[in-house]
Amino acid sequence: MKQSNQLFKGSLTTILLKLLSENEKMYGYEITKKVMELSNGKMVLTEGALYPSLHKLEADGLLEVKMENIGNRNRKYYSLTKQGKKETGNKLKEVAAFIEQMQQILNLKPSL
Amino acid sequence: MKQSNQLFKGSLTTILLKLLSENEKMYGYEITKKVMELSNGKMVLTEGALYPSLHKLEADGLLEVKMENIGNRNRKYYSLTKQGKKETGNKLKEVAAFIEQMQQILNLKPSL
DNA sequence: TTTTATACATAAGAATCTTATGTATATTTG
DNA sequence: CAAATATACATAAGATTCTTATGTATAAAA
Repeated sequence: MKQSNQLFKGSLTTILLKLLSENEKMYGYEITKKVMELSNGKMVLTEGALYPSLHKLEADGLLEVKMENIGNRNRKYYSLTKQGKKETGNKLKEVAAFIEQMQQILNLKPSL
Repeated sequence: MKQSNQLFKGSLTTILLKLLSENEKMYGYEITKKVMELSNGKMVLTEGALYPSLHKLEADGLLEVKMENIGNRNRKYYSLTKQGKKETGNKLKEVAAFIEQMQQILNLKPSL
């Protein structure tokens, strides 16, 4: 994730789970475009970060894969497993808590 | 930073700069206690993460050091250089932008 | 027909952290 | 008073996660 250099470390997993919790199934290339779109081009999810992450999530049992052939192309569609759905909730809570902490320590809370 | 596993990667530097922008001078051990206090014990900044970060910030010219002897103890007091003060502003903006993006992508905005 | 887009993948290296360990002094507690 | 805890620094090995570069292949657009 090329944005604020190292800031995203650790949050990519959560982004993937969240997108898949909203979309039923997605393939890698589609995810990179979606992230671009949602961030108005500010976040660029590169393949070198994406694919290893997807593979790890699959290995960990959070995602499952189905191959689909579109014309002469192969797509690997990923979707959340039961465990993946559960973990998505946990990860989102973690990120929310992390953001809370950062805002408090860095005094970033705008209107509190 | 032991909290949400990997989430803090990259944000420690910003935390250090911010604390020093508010305190004129601080030493390592003091910083670990301050982070604990500000986060109500939820964040634990370990020495293995802290000291290398301080050394790097010093090597990069963002911090300067003054040794002080308290009784028979040595403290290394760190303070922001001119460049460090400037960089603090940049880093804070980066983190704020990062948080904005995360909230948008993960749909965490509570009241928007 | 060359370039760009689509679609996957991996490998080397960088950055940043965790965990463990080491040294030393000071204070508190049993 | 002895042992445990707190203060204060430091580094090294290993893990994780990313960046950058590269590779393969098909399809569409210029």
